[in-house]
Parts: sequence; C-alpha cells; structure tokens
Amino acid sequence: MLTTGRISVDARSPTPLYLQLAESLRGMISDGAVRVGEALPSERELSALTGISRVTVRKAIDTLLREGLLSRRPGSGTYVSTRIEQPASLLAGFTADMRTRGSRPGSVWIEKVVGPPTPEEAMMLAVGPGAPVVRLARVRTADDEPLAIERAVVPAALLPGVEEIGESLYEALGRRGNRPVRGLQRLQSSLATSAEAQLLNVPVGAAILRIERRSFLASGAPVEFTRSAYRGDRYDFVTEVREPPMRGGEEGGR
Amino acid sequence: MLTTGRISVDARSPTPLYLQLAESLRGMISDGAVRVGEALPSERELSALTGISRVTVRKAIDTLLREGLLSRRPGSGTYVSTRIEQPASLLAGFTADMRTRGSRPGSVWIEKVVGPPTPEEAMMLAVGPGAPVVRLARVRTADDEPLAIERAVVPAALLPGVEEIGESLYEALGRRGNRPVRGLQRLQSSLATSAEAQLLNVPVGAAILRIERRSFLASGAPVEFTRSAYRGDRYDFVTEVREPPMRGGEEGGR
DNA sequence: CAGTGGTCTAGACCACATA
DNA sequence: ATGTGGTCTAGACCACTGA
Repeated sequence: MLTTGRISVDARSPTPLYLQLAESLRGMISDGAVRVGEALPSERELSALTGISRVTVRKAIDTLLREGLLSRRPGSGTYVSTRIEQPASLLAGFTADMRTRGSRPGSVWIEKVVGPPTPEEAMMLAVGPGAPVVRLARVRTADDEPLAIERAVVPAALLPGVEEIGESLYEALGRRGNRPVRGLQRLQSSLATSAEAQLLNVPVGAAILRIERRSFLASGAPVEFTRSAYRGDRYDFVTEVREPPMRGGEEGGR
Repeated sequence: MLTTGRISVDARSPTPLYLQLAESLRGMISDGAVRVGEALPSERELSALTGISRVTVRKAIDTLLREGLLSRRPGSGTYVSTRIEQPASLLAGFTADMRTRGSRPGSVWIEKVVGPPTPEEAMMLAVGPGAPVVRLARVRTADDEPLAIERAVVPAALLPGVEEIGESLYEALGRRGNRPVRGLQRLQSSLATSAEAQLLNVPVGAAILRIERRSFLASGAPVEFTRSAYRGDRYDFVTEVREPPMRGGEEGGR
C-alpha cells in the first residue's frame, strides 16, 4: 500500500492500478486538492510519486478524460476541466426544475386519491394488485401561467398521508426517505387534445411535449410513474449525453 | 509501407499507427472481410502481421470498441458487434441510434459544402470567422421512410475531406480521432413547417420533435452543432436521469 | 492444455508549449 | 532549453476460455 498525499494505490488489490489511480485523482478533484483550471502533476511526476509506470498513469488519466473531468494540452499539461454547466437532465421534480429556470412554480389540483392500481400501474410500479397507490393529477403553472399537466402514480406505502403532500411530490417522498435516485424518461412530440388544450389554455392541435417518467430507489424499486404534457411553445428539455463507458480498454487521444 | 491482405500501415505517415490500423480494421469490417459475429485475428496475430507492437494494436482496437463496432471477450477473442446495446441518451449519432433501435439507417443528401461560418455558427463552434466549416444537411431515413431532417455544422479542421464523409458523421470524426466525448441536447416540441412537411412526408402542422445538439471534445472544444427535426409520430427520445452528484458534506437520505 | 484478452513495466523518440 | 503530452516498443505475468 502506498499513500502519497491523497494518492493511494495497492499493488496487491485485485482492482487494476489504473482504476485505483483514476479513483484517487477523481477524489483529489472533488476534494478541491486540485482546483478547476489547474494542472495535474505531470505524468512523469505521477509515475514517480506512485511507482506506477507512465503508460499506466496515462491509462488512468484516459478514463477521467472520457468522463470530461480532465483535458490534456500537449506540451503544456493536464488540466481539470471547467465545471460543466449542469443541465436539467438531473432527477428533479417540477418544483425544483422551475426554480432552477427562474420561474415561480405553482399547481392546481385535479385529482388526489388513494386506491387500487390499474393493471398498467401495477406493472409499472411493480406492486401487487392489492397494494394501494396514490394518484396525483395537477395542472402545473410557472409564474401563474399553465405550463403542464402532470399525472403521477406512487405506491402509497412510500408516501406520508395524502393530506401531507404539498407542492412538491419529491419533497414528500424525501420526508419518508424515499427520494428516487435514478429515472428513465421518454420524450415525445405530439398535439394537444381538446381536454389538454382547455387546461393549458392553448388551441387544439398545439405542440405538446409528452414526458413519461419512471423513477427508482437505489434498491431498484419503482417510486413513481408520471405522465406529463408540457406546452411545446413554453418548455424545452435540456439533457447531457456522454460517451458510453468502455468495457476494458483505454485510449484518450488528441 | 506494409500491406498484408487488407491491412496497410505506413510508419512514415504523420497519422499515428493506431489510427491507421483502426482505419484498416474498419475497412475490413465494412467490406465484410470480417463478418458480424466473427472474431478478428488475435491481437498477437495482428501485431505479427503488421509489425506493430501489441500495445499499439490494442489502442487501435480500443477506438473501434468505443464506436461500438467491436466487442472483446476475455479469453476468447475480439468480435464484430451484431447490434449495439445502448440504453439511449448516450452520445451516438443517428446511424448508431437507428441500429440500436433495430432499424436500417439511410440518408438523402440535401447539402454538403465547405465554407466560412455564419456568425451564429462561429459562436456555437468557437471558431474564428476565417476558419472554414463543413455544412451537412440530410433527410435521415429509417427503413427507407423519412424520419428526420438533420443539419450539422462541423469545423472543417476536425474532418477528413468532404468526399470521405459517408453515412456516419461520427465515424468520419473518429477517423481523425475527433469523436466527441460529451454533448448537450435541447428538445422541443413543435409543428411541421411546409418545407419540413414535404421532406418528411407528413401534413403541415404535424408534431415535430426538434433536437439541438452541441457536442465537445475532452478539451472542451466544440465538435458539432446540429439541429434536427424528427417526426413526432415515429420517434421518441429516451433518457436516463440521475441524482445530482453530492458536494463534500454528504447526507444520505434515510 | 494452448490461446486469448487484461494488465503492467522501463525504456525511447517526437512535436509542441513555455519561457 | 526544459518540460509536457503523444506515440511506440518488446517484453512479461495473470485469469480466463474453450477444445
């Protein structure tokens, strides 16, 4: 086991050296031991410090390059990337989403009931037909203008009493320690039905962005199944995409 | 210059050996010299055939792995991928995206020119007004049905000659070692204009999913700025969302 | 068992950035 | 001129696959 400053690698560990080193470097960056815009120690320096060959040091750096944490400048050094503007592709509810956009979120309740799940809901939430679910339907507003219709279904066991659910579903889930950690969303472009047009105050046939979301606890248990219809003229969805992770190799290039 | 079967590398070329070899292997795959599901010659074999060290052979294979063309099976061999298992929301071009969905991608060129950037393009790509950009416009098809209109702009310096750009822009970028590692996308729901309706074979006012993408190298340099218009009735976009990463002072929920 | 990919080393030379 | 990343080599050992 070798520990130099914040770098520690163990040659006897089953984890490859380059992954151990990558992890150490990741830690130094998130700890602020190396600040954004600053250069890492040079590859030869890291090699000397850790006793790892330069080829392997490069391989560690390559993995962080692919994560966008570092960038190399030939002839100069390897630098901590400027922090990426965090897009709204994070797991946030409507309330938090609107706040980050600088709007004032609000909502008008359409439905708030507890009852047995439909077969589709039971499937999506992986609950038995006997386990009650909470059904929440709202018109969501931003600065008092209707922006979206949102229909959420959540296993009742994960929520406090229906009466205690305020503006934010995620906040209510959090009170019980049931905030989701991960979700899958499906986005689709479509046209407003007459019912939607009325609720959203747009003409029939207006552009609608439909978002379907399933989110999960760390355990993998489904938390919510939500279908939303956003006004296409007032809402856009920003997401970040990345390179798929590699199965074994390396390479950073250019 | 060495030419063995279809593999040819030139040690005196300014192009790194691993990129030359990657290009040769890409050729063998698209030529059908190595069929889908078949194994490539082993790394040691390729090394002996080409006179390139095994480390460098691996580096060539790594670049193709990241493009999803190959997959490695430890103890067994390196195989030409059948279909790519990508849970979408990954940084893939249209070609790879369609293959993942099990459709046959195709395209009809509308425009393919090199020229000076417009002010907006210069801004989006962070290039000077004197640096030429390549403008690529296509109707993208899936199983011969028009699915999207795509207009991409790329700094000319990052691409091989315009003539060498085939179906896949990302593949062409990869040939120069310029595959982006991350991107930002903006999705919006909207209605088809008459020009779009004609190209996509839908009625005017049909649902359109607009996707705007900027993607970047690890260095942070912009690679492409692409605006697409997808048929809303035939395409949905799936993305994964996660919890925001935690800052120093943790907190675990519960 | 022989062959494969996965990892790792200790060198080396190059082009480029910084100064 | 020195230091940096970029490339490349010729070995080596390991864990695993598959006949």
